[in-house]
Amino acid sequence: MIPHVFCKTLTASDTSTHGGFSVPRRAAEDCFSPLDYKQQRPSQELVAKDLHGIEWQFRHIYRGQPRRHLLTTGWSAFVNKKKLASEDAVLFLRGGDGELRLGIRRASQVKSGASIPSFLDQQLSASSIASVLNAISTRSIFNICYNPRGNSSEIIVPYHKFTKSVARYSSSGMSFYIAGALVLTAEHLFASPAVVRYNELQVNRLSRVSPWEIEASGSMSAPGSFVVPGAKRIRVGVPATKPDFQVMRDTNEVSDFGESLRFQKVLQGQEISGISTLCAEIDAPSQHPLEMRRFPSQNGSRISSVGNSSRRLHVDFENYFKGTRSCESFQFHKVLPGQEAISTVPHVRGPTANQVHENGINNVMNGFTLPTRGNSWSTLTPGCNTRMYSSAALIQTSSPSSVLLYQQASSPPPPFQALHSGNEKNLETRNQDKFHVSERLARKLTSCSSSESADTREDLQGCLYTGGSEEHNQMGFLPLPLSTHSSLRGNANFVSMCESSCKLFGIPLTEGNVGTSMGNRPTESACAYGHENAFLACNERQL
Amino acid sequence: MIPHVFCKTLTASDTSTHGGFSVPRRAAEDCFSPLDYKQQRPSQELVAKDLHGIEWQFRHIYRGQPRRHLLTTGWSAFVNKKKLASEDAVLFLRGGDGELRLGIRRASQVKSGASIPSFLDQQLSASSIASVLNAISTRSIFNICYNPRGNSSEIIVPYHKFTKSVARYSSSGMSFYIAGALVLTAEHLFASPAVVRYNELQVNRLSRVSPWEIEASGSMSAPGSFVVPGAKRIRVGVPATKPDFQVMRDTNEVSDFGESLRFQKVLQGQEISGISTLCAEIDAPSQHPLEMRRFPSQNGSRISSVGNSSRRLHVDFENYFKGTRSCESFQFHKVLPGQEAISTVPHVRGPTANQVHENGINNVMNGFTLPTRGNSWSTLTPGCNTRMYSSAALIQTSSPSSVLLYQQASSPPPPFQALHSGNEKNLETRNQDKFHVSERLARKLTSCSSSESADTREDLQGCLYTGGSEEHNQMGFLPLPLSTHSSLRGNANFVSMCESSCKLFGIPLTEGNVGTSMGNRPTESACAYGHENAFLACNERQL
DNA sequence: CTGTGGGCGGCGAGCCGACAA
DNA sequence: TTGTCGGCTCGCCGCCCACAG
Repeated sequence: MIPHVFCKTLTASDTSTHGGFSVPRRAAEDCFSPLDYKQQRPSQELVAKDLHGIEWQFRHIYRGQPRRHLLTTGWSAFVNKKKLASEDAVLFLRGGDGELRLGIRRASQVKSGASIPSFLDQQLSASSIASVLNAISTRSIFNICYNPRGNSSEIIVPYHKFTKSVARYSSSGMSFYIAGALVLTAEHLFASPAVVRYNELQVNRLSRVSPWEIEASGSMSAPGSFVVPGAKRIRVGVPATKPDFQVMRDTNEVSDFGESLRFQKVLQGQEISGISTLCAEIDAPSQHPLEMRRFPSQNGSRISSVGNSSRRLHVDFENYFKGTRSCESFQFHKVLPGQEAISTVPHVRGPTANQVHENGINNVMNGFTLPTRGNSWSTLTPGCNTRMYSSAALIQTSSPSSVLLYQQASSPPPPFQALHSGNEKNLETRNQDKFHVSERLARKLTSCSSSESADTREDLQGCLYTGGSEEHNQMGFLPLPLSTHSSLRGNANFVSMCESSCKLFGIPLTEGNVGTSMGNRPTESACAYGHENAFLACNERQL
Repeated sequence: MIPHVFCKTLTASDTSTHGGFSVPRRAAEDCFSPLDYKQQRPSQELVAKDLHGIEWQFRHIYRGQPRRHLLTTGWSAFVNKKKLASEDAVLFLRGGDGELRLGIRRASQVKSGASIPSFLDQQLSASSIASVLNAISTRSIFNICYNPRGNSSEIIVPYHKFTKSVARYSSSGMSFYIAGALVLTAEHLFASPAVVRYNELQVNRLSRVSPWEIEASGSMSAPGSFVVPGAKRIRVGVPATKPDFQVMRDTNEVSDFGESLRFQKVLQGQEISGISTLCAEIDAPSQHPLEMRRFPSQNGSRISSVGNSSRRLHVDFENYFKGTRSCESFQFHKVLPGQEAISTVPHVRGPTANQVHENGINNVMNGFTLPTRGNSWSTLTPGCNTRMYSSAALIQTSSPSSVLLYQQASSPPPPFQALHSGNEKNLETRNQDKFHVSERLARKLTSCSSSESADTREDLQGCLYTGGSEEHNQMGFLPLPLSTHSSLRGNANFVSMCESSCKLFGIPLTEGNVGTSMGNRPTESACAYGHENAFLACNERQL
């Protein structure tokens, strides 16, 4: 059997509260179970599983005049839960077993603001790279994160930040043992009033919940508060009214106001977040009132120096691609005007939530976590790991979820690269420029580290740990290579990129006609497709 | 003029979605502007200001058969925003200027779980105090926070935790300069996609928002997620149904499920939170999936050692009192059966959100914050400070928001006290026991530190800072006594306890008949009243 | 006097086809 | 072929009173 896939960028109608999801005809026929067109209004229930194994049910109906395929009941819940908006994209994939899979991709939503310099609007020569880097060092998002007066530890994610996140996911009846310092038992947890309620009501459901599904929120109350308490979708085209809410009495005023702001950002490294996500990881004051709908994330699990003296930096380097319409993302190498754009505030991310959940967290949840445990590593394909941490694939295919291995130069370390699009005109030529720039920049950046990129295992062993071991040990924590392993393993499991058999959701993608308009070089197209879907996979917010 | 106050514990009807708030007749007549009873259905618009200066508007109507006072329009919004539930309490106060004030108090919601030992069910002799302390050291919430192998720094709130919270509240066009390490400008903030949207829509409203009104939330998406995205009120008496949501299609299932869990806890030290709030401040893995609706709080601003060698600990020690009905809380010393209960997971809290907001945060927002600034301190009344940090008032009146100054003994430092109620039978006698126990415990605990409690200024100068200055400086942060000052100042401003003129909301409470059933010793009653309202004030979640 | 519940109107969510790009 | 819109239904929120404790 051959996988059938389609990817559609959501329209305003798709995401409005008014209706459902309009499925392109060929996509529905290709991916969904066939309907009985002899009926007046043929319909069926679809069940699609997302990357986390969570199943979503939709009513698929073929109706209207002219007839069209729609997803109605269940779609709205999906949009709300995933906090989708127009320009986000959704992907359906039907595997050989007929099982339907589902993925989403966020629109980058980084408009070319006035405050964002558009370096890539210019042709960048080899010399201009230096100026780019220089400009970035002063204006890009990374200059916040780089403390020229400190050592590299400021840019490192403290390990306890990660363990803090891990600890959120404790289930009842479990104990946590984090590096010998803190012991948190269910008994303690139940001392919390919130937990008491939880325990009373839903203890047995706890194990069902992905830790990454939990939403952080403080209680809010001010009438003029800016944040939607709920997850209401943004109302496109409806401007906020009643700007004065000094005294506010009508609930709708607040709601309208809140709805007009859509903070659908920055969760656990799944979302493009630019500066703030990164800065949240380097510590203190970078968090922003607008960056509220997220946890202290795990983004930084790769932003970490290895050891105390190697001064090596692992950076998960990501470019965001604006959604292509329909199935055109399969033609990844063919950049068509208006079809594709690099938006690209680069940001650093950790392992996807799913990866941590499915690998690392479970290790913790099964009881005690010991500082060093490498068994999950053994399941990895070394070739895959090497490729994942090679920047070559990233550059050549612009695969967004590739990882760049970057050896930090001697002090002071150079700032990072910042890529972002300006306006979206002339995408065809601009994209090519970007590709070139990326390639050049990447070669520049990786020239001294590429030779070591294959040596990932030892490097990554201590990746999560932030160096300064004395300091952290003093704080009671020891390095745990936990998430490092899981991040790699998760990548390997979910999307095996650039192997001879590229897979998505475990479904091979290399053979036969994938989708409706595959390229004519099957293997390469499949790889590109795999990359695209790797992006889709990794970019999905873990909802 | 004489202040007119009433406090009512909310009923299920008050907090249901079905209707409004039923105002006790005498309360309405005492606190609200008089209505024209000659009208068919006399009504008026009330505007009440909460502790943060936020105004809430309610429609006050006198209708029904028999006639009764109701708050209708606006009440639901208030309940939702404040996330009130039945058993929570609301307080109205009309000052001499006729201005109406408003406060809330959360129900503790700590049932006596099986996992919570009920030490106070037993008579505690002087010798049993030791066993209590010992038991606490093994079973209470504090043993998580205490690392016997480390130095005292583990139990300290890192300063960057506070600055992190501070940084959330940056407004557009502002820059943050935190101790010379990080600079975050509006330009950077706008690089965030979320901020872009914000900027497009609501920039000019930003300054209106109290930083503490912002709700943290990650995006969530799993159908079986446990957290209500919105702020829907709990539905009393509606048990959660449909336990299996492996495949979930109906939105209502999720909503019902979510609504049945009410995580109305743990915000910024405003809410009772027990262990988790504290642990969140001491760092890593104590956070819990159920502790999601809150920020990294400022709770720890008093959980801090002073200086590097003094090994002194400031603990804001809090007992929660179950709400008394109507105005009976004014009779604070008269513990009537069923009227009052100590619920009391003790917890540590920082300055109220309001305090930080009104003092500390504004300092930051006005530009650059310098490490040492004592001007706000000068506005304090020294006597008040002393009393605020004296445990005597706490014990004698069981004032919940008093602060206990505790001098840590030589290593290993003793664990903290944990007070909590068992079931709520025999409240009258049990309460008296508790009072006695509290007094004894407090004397024990404060015997060596009370003599120094008046010397608050120098102690508190470095209170927020966690010691180990080299370590923190290495991380790029310097001690800021900011919140220390503001916490004291805030307390002094909002509730001046045990002065000759006790005030609430700045309104003197010592003269005349307050409420409907004041005690017959005006000054003492007023002080108790002041304490009660201090509790009400400080316990209000900063919504 | 006041807590609870039924009645009921308003509004938003969501399903439908019409219509046009 | 499919994006958007008006029409429509339905369920929930919230204002009203009745009734009972």
